[in-house]
Amino acid sequence: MAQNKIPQATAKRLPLYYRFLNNLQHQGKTRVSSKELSEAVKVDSATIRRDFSYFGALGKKGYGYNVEYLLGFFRKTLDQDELTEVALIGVGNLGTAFLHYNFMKNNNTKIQMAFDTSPDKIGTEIGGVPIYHIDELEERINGVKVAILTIPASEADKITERLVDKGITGILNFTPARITVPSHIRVHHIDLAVELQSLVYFLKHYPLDKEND
Amino acid sequence: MAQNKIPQATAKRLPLYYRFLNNLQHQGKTRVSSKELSEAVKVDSATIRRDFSYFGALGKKGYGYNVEYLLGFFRKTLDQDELTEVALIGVGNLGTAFLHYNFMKNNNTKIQMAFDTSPDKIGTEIGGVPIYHIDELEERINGVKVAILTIPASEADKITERLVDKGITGILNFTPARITVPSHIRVHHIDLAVELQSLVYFLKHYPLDKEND
DNA sequence: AATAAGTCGTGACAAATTTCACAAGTAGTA
DNA sequence: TACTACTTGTGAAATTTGTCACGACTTATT
Ligand SMILES: NC(=O)c1ccc[n+]([C@@H]2O[C@H](COP(=O)([O-])OP(=O)(O)OC[C@H]3O[C@@H](n4cnc5c(N)ncnc54)[C@H](O)[C@@H]3O)[C@@H](O)[C@H]2O)c1
Ligand SMILES: NC(=O)c1ccc[n+]([C@@H]2O[C@H](COP(=O)([O-])OP(=O)(O)OC[C@H]3O[C@@H](n4cnc5c(N)ncnc54)[C@H](O)[C@@H]3O)[C@@H](O)[C@H]2O)c1
Repeated sequence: MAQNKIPQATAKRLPLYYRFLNNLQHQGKTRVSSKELSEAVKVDSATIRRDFSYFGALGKKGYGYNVEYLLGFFRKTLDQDELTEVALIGVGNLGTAFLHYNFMKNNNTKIQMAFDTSPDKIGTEIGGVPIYHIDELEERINGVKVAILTIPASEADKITERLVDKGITGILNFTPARITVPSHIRVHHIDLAVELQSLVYFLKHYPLDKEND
Repeated sequence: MAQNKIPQATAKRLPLYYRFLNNLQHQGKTRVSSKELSEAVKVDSATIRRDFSYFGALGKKGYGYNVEYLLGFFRKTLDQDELTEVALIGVGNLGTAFLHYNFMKNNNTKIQMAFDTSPDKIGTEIGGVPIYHIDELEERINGVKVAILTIPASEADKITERLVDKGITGILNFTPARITVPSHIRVHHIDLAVELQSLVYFLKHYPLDKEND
């Protein structure tokens, strides 16, 4: 299933490239150079060429890349045809925002169901996504492979264990808790408070004339 | 102002360490080893020791680190005493969630004001933060150095330019747009759709028995 | 056909980050 | 005091990531 030589850093940029290529196509552009793309996504053009080269020779010298071809290629590579079902746990401030959004734009992911404990929310829908009681987690989550955690940090470990038991393979964790999982499960932490604090740290401690990330 | 040898990767972990040290203190622990801390924050213990070592010899061999001392040290290093004022632009789904949260937990940052265009919101408060019309940006934002962008992507460039003109130095950008700024301004992109997509990509293309990040 | 301009793909290098592994020192105990 | 168990701080090696710079090829133009 995998060309296993692709560096993680590259893999993280693929969805970004994909989105901007989509934008280009909608603008009616048929070709694009690594230089142009570089300006749009703010990634060095040599890095872009290198990233693409892991997948073979996708471009043409002196011409650049054909937008449609590249897009088709990434569509397959990123499994844009296959839908990944996602469950969201914790319909609070953050969870509600995600449900409204539902990562809809040209995506291969869909939040299929949500869970909470609050009686006000259970039985309702947000953005078309039904909200169930967390007690029903085990009976309803079958087949879902990815979970988004937007519950209080104190609940994170308990819920994680239940998710793992039900065979989840990936977790996007927005709680400040660093959860413990078996080694075959992938967790991405998005720690918004840390992001803000580290931005502030960089502003105060790093010279004002360096590159932006 | 800066010990300029601290690697960026280390700097990004500092707020994380700080938070967990705080937790430990609240639990009444007085000492901690890099090994224990490693299990809590899920960062290799050698990496933790290396990170700390950039600031000097903070620990004691055979003992570990004194929680209170370390915490005091990081408090100064992370400027926890000094308050950084933040403005939030775009009080929609995501912006509203942030206002309710306001990054309050033992933090040196505070969202001081918010801006939007919607008449329903202007003049109201969320989580104690006043919401002004975006037209008042220039007259109200004086002194604020950091902005959080939670507006539609199409507005991002325009608003960024206005923020830059008013002397903002750091932007936490949640829009999918890759904004253009002068080189002395720092932008951190948090691209939630990309995060979800890249998690899915890793699940499908990477061997199931590697470490989690 | 010849020339100029543009662009990829990549070898080679450089920089950043992580990890190993151990000497040196500390704490605790008897 | 002597002995054991622990843990730091860090050289050195390994790994990962990013960048430079150029040969080779394409397109466009005259
Ligand atoms: N809102 C933000 O801006 C923000 C920023 C940074 C981090 N976070 C983190 O994200 C998480 C969610 O934040 P929030 O602001 O949405 O909090 P919130 O309190 O608004 O939402 C939490 C939701 O989880 C539900 N819940 C509680 N226990 C549950 C359980 N056992 N099972 C299922 N649902 C349960 C609650 O009913 C509530 O609806 C928290 O861990 C928070 O620290 C939030
Ligand atoms: N909600 C999510 O889960 C989510 C996920 C990923 C990315 N995003 C991105 O975050 C951004 C915000 O998302 P959202 O869901 O909160 O959208 P939203 O539409 O709910 O909120 C946008 C808000 O910005 C305000 N606004 C519009 N133009 C403005 C202007 N010129 N000045 C000031 N305010 C203005 C609108 O009135 C609205 O309140 C978007 O760029 C979106 O793509 C959101």
